[in-house]
Amino acid sequence: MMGTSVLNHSHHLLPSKDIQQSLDLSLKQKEQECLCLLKKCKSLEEFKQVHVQILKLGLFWDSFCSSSLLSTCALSDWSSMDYACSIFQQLDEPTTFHFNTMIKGYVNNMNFESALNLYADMFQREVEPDNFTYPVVLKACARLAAIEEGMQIHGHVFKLGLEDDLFVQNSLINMYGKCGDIELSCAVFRRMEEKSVASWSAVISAHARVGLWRECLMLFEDMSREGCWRAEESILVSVVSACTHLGALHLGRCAHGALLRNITELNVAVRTSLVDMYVKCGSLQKGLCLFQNMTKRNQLSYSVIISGLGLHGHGRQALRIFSEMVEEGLEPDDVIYVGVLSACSHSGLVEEGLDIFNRMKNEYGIKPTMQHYGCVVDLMGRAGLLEEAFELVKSMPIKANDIIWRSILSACKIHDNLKLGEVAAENLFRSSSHNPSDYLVLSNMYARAQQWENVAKIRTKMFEDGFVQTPGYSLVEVKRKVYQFVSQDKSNCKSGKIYEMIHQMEWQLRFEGYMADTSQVMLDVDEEEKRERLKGHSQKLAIAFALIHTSQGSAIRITRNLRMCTDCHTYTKLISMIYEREITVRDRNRFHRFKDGNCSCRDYW
DNA sequence: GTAGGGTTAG
Repeated sequence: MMGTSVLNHSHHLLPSKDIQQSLDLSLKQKEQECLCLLKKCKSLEEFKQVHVQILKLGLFWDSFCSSSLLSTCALSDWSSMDYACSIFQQLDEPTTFHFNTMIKGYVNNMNFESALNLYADMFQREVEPDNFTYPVVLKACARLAAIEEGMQIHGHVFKLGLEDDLFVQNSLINMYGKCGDIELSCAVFRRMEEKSVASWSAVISAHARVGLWRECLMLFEDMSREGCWRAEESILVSVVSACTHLGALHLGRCAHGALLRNITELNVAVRTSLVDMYVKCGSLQKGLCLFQNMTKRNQLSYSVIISGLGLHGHGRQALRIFSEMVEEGLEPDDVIYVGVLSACSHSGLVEEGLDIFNRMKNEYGIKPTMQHYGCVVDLMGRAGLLEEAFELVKSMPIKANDIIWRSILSACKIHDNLKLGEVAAENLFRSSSHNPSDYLVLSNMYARAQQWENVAKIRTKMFEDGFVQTPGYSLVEVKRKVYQFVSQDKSNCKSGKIYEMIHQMEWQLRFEGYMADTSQVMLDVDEEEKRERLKGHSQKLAIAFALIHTSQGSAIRITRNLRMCTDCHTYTKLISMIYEREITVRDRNRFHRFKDGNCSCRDYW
């Protein structure tokens, strides 16, 4: 009774405008309360309760309230896109913000197709995207590697005049980079007037992605020079990765230092990439040391150390670490088995390798890939189990590639099995990638068997088939810079000095009884020309350059894209003795450590 | 009044 009379009383006193205001005020308060509740939601269930309350109060039709509702549902860590979608569909006129929220929600939940579909929907419903829409939509394109859509969206960006937005530009660089179109990625980057660290990060990782490692380092240098420098983990990891591929130990060390100075706690990924860098740059000890100091390790960490030990010819140790890994309860995957098997093949651990291969198939149920077969065929072939290797190739469920046939061929050469060698060569000649060394190996085998007619036949066939030789190069790091040399290189500004040095080296080598081995020069030219050609092999140029520009007694490290020819191998052994230098060469296959006239591969590679 | 970019390794 009391309540009614008070209400009547106040109704009588207050003008109606004020009532409306006080009602609005209480509604505002309720709205505030609901928004507070939304922020506190920890699960979809809690969220649904608040949703019901908002519907009851009729607040849903307020654009701000529905925005908050939607973004809570779509973007929190318990987000449910299904539920968000049902809310979204109830909106009469979804705004740009609503669309942005939904697209972002889909992207967060890795549903990139739906994100792009919704973006297309925006156009149909004539809702104009804004500068917040594009970073998200472009991310979806990047993850889907959908360059066609990406380019179309780039067009929309221009049409809406958003091409100068820093965030949109960074997303474009990233999108093109992830789609593998390095040129468009660079084009966006270059026309930017102001660049942020994220811009550099995006363009550097775009280059890392397609393996343009030297460009990666050059961009990193540009970035430091332009003063847009913040030691960021992601950028430094790209740099470390570039160093790994280029064999640039010194630069890699600098990046490691920068990481230690700027990042308090290095995560597993960073540590693993550092281990990989040290090992693949020839510093096995440092890599091992870092690996042993890792408190947390995963499959990838084990993978890099196992294959690294294999590359350096430490098969037994690789196997020890492999069993440590299994003991730790980490399940080996197919890539690790490639590392383990190749470690066995590099160290001639036949029984162990075959045992592991069988256990991999039978106990762990991993289906062997071409790479596994390649390792095992190599392992058997080197050990002289040629028939067995050949049987394995025949029984494989996949068609052998040329790597496998090449490994059979080289095993046949080592163990003098001309018959099988012919079969392997036959298969190689039939494949599309013509490699001159295949012709050479077979013709040498014929020569050994004194079948001169066949030698001539192979030589003719070689020129008829018109093989294409992959251009070889050698990389060497001098004073924190990586220099690249190609065969017969005259491009380096100091090349006059290099050829002078080559001349001097030759002169000293002759005292040691060096004779150029022209048997692997696959050119139809006379002996003198062949000797000239050998002198200009990229590895020799790189060694000469390093001898000139590094201090006496310091080690030289070279990285090559191809395997070494026998002449370069002999040559480097002698140079290591004459100049008293340790020379480490990482070729396509493994490491060679030259010291005092010997090589760690014991001339077997 | 609500929100955005680059995140790496075998």
